[in-house]
Amino acid sequence: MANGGNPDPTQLAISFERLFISAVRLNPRTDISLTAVSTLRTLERDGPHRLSELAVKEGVTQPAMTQLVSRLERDGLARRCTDPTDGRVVVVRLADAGRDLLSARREARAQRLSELMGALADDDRAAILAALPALDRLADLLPP
Amino acid sequence: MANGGNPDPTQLAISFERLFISAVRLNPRTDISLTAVSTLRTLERDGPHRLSELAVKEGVTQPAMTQLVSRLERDGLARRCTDPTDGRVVVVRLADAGRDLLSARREARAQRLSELMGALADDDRAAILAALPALDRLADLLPP
DNA sequence: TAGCTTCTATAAGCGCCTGATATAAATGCC
DNA sequence: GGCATTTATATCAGGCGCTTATAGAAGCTA
Repeated sequence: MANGGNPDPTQLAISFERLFISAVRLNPRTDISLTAVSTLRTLERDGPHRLSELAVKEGVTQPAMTQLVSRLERDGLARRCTDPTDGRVVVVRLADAGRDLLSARREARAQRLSELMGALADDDRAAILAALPALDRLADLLPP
Repeated sequence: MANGGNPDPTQLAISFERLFISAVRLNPRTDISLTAVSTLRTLERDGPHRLSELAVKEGVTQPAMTQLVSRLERDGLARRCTDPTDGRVVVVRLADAGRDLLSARREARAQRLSELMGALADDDRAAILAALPALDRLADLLPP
């Protein structure tokens, strides 16, 4: 099993589908959409963005991002700022409450994951830890 | 690293969050919601259900399930049937097109995963395969 | 300055969710 | 048997989140 050959793709897909469902359930229920969280994370990681840049990075249309930013602004999670060099542009910045929300979510997720890992057998835990770098590289393969 | 001790939960959470985002992007774009797919899978796996049973299993409200079943029915993916012993009940059954959609999705997912795995280094692929049973058990820890 | 392009906002519409409420069928109690 | 209650589903009002099409303001260029 631990060879480098190609596995049964169907079995792989079933395992990953189950993991995916589990990951969805692991997601903190904070009444905020996946796109909203992802957008906040982008702002945290890469700094302020033009609204249209955000739309591209998050894979939604510009009107969708306009609406999302409006909701984020209304909820105090992000701010609309102007670009002094171009009056058309809206620069979106992460607000403090947005930063707080992200760390709260991360903490909650870490907490739940930690509990789950603690409930696993030692060798299962070791296998997952050993696979983490590989899983990171797997995730790297689809960044769009 | 490959010991059985508890890892840094934050690092774990970050890795899993990235995996989660990737898994979302791995999801075939079939213009059908996650809940819809999950509902079809439930019908496939566990057979016909009352509408209200489905709502509970999928974690949505009964009105949400009423609407979802209406859309599934309209799209030919599921059918509303009557219960001869109780005139109030709506029994939801998977239609052939629903079954077809599920297998098509599975195939597409397997295909994409297979490509991704093929792009990994041999030892990365081996590490992930070795961790699969452990990941399955991790998923088992989450309630239905 | 006139006209094109770029950036954001608005409008209309659908999917998908919620809570509150309506309706029909089954059940329980007298 | 008749009537109130419970149960199963449907409907309604409203909000989020997405789409396409379009409007409007600002910048650019000839």
